[in-house]
Amino acid sequence: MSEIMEMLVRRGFIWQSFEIYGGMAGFIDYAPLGNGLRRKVETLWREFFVINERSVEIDTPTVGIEEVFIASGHADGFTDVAIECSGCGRVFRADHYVKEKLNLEVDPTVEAVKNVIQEFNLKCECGGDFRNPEHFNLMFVTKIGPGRGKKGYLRPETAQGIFIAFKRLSDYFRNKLPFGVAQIGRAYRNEISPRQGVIRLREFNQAELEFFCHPGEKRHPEFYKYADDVITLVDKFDKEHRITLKEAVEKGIIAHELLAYFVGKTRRFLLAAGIKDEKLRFRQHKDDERAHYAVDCWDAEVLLSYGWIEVVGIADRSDYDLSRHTQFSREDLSIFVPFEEPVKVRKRKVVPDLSKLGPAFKDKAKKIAEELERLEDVGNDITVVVDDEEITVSPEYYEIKEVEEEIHGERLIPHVIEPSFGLDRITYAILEHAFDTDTVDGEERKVLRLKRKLAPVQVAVLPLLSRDVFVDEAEKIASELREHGIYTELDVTGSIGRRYRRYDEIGTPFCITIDHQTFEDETVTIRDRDTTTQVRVGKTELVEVLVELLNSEKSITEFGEIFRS
RNA sequence: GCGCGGGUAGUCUAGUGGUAGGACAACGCCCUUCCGAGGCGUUAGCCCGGGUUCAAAUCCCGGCCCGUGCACCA
Repeated sequence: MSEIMEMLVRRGFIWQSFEIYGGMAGFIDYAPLGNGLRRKVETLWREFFVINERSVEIDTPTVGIEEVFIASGHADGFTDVAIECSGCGRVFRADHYVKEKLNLEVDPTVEAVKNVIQEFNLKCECGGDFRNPEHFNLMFVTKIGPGRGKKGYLRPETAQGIFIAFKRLSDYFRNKLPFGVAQIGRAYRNEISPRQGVIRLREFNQAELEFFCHPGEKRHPEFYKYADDVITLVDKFDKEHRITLKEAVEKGIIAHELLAYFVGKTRRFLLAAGIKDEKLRFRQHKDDERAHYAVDCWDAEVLLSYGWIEVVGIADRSDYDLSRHTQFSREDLSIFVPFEEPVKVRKRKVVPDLSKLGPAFKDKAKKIAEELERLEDVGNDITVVVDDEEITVSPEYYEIKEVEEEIHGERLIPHVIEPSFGLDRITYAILEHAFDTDTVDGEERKVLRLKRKLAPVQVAVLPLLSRDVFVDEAEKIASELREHGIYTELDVTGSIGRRYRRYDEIGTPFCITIDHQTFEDETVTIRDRDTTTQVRVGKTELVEVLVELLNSEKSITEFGEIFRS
């Protein structure tokens, strides 16, 4: 186990789930400190992507019904059959492999594939035999309700819950584009072989924003905020660029301004969370790498001990999801977008005469009329198709009128830009980038240099000695800090130096020490984790000073005289 | 999923068939005027299941977990 993982487990950031039963790969427990940190990362994310955006946050079920994932395309793997070689261990998608080797279309079912393999004695490229074919899908299946129940899946991403609620959401925003909808929550993928600690989990935390926009207006009014930020980009040809976002858009490296806006915002968020700029890059997905729904995709990658790891995916999903759900649910998920000026259009319209259609066509009359109204610029005898029946309607049943219409807008399916964050990976990356060791008097000191606002324990109150008077005073101060919402720990055990080390290791930015002088002049010391310097501050101003320190990056030396430097 | 290497207190580690040892950490008491001090004491361990054997942490088989290479990662 790496030095940092050893610390994270020992100090209570993360633990292996189901440990007393031997554990299960792909699942972790967030221990007290790790949970605190992740919660704070979520809060920071909300500040960026909900509060300071035209966005709202919702929460939808983690279980989804089968229809959702058929529409979304995630269930395709259902009908995919995988075959694995018993010799070399390679896994192929069976129908693709059969097509390639035998030039044969095979039904993508286990039975059909099995028959083909036997009939043609199909071998692996390495000459090995294939095992029995199996269904291949990374979604967890579940059953809703008793008995045979209804088939459901644990969601593989939070996004679908947003797309499904689109009509309600659009209405909530009074049908005005653009708008964003965020969701923070768990998602599940039944990974074949989860590895690398928290990097690939079977149950993980996502923070996703679906930003719905006009297909022709992929811009953002606040792009100027990030336009001049210099970032590292790796394009789909593996070419590295170190340029501003503005240039990246102008040169067409990033497809459009809105995508670039979210690249910039994502970068600022990650930096605010403590990711190091020099260990951060944005990489464009290659053409064969993109998900089935994406037209362009940029990953934020962070350099960790595991290599460059994807922590955020920023995808232009176009109208893929809303179109698919329109098709499968038969609900209209388009939005009416008014033109700036109404457009006048002259056209010939077919106006059905229901008083004649009715007696002649009886119960079909209504449908025929609807079909007729849909047509324009027609000849004399019109043929329409109603209930698979061709019906010819002669001119006596309708009138053709030349009309001038004002068109006020158009219905269109919004496109969606999706920044999707892996919170577990980000939380881990923050820890790795914050982890530092330095040497003091030949002793190694481990320090977690977390951003102050993310530290799970913000302040530790430490009586210099374990005598009652010191401890009583420390308890009073700790209570006061807690009443003001500061996450405070009180620690009485061990020498003062040992206690400083403890809190350095878990990233606590400030230690308050009660010493002899406290009883002489009502002051305490504040010790800064990163510099280990101390200043003396009056007890009465302590809360105010700490609140300001915790919400800024100011130096403690601005708030008091240096003590024992 | 396949191959290789591992799994002994909270952590790290010694232990090749015969009573499981240490370090650090933690906890208690004493001492102590600021950066892993000291003294005394305490807690705490052989991943799980089966087999071989009089006897298994140790040998064998299977599983689980960790690491790693291949494959997979919509």
